[in-house]
Amino acid sequence: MATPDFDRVFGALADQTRRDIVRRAIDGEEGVAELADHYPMSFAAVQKHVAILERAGLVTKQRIGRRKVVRTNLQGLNAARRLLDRYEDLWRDRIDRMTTFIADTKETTQ
Amino acid sequence: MATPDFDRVFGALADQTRRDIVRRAIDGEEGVAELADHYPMSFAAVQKHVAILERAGLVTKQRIGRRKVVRTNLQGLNAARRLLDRYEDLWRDRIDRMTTFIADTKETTQ
DNA sequence: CGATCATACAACCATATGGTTGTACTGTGC
DNA sequence: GCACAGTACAACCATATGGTTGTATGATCG
Repeated sequence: MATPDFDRVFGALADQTRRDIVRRAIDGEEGVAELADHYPMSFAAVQKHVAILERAGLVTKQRIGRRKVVRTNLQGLNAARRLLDRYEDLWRDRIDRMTTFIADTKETTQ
Repeated sequence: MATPDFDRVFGALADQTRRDIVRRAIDGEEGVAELADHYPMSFAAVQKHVAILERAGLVTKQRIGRRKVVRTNLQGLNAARRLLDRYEDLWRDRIDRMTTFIADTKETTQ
């Protein structure tokens, strides 16, 4: 799997409409036009949002009959989650280093 | 804690420079000018990036001497992580419903 | 094949974004 | 109090973004 483009992933998630599309597309039952019915904007606008999500790897489209059903891609979301997890790891590392430093300081100054 | 503005949080994370600032600011030792030295852009540009991260609740600034030290705020990052976790939960719920449906179908059609 | 439903995409517009330079404010140290 | 380090912010520019309408392509049904 190619390394995800985090600019695109987080950029795609930085819009309420697109996050809502991601949520709806978890069920993976609606086409672009059906999704568009939920939002107060044109079909073309929603189609653009879906395209942005698709380029970010957050959803996929599958042709079913005359529709293209939009499905969210959990792997894309997980890529973002793992990056945030990594920050958490770095945070813990820092706490560990501080704890070690304090322990060393105690030893050497006493 | 106020509900986070996910547009701002994800928007702030949708930039490589800002993600790198978040990573560096985990150590919480550098002021804005020191952070700026790491990047091939003006001090003002970095200062703007920090301001965007601050408005998104991803970092805080604390005056220490004549500097303002930038520290990443783990709570902000965790708000984003929890939203992504929620998508994962919805995904599982869907799988559960599908499994139940299949089980029910088996029972009623046999 | 012809009509049409569903999707794709181009052109356009207003506003947001990411960068610049320049100026002003705020603490620190002498 | 002055000089200056460090930060903040305004004005400006180029490009990206989110929306629109209009047109073209693709698959299905009669």
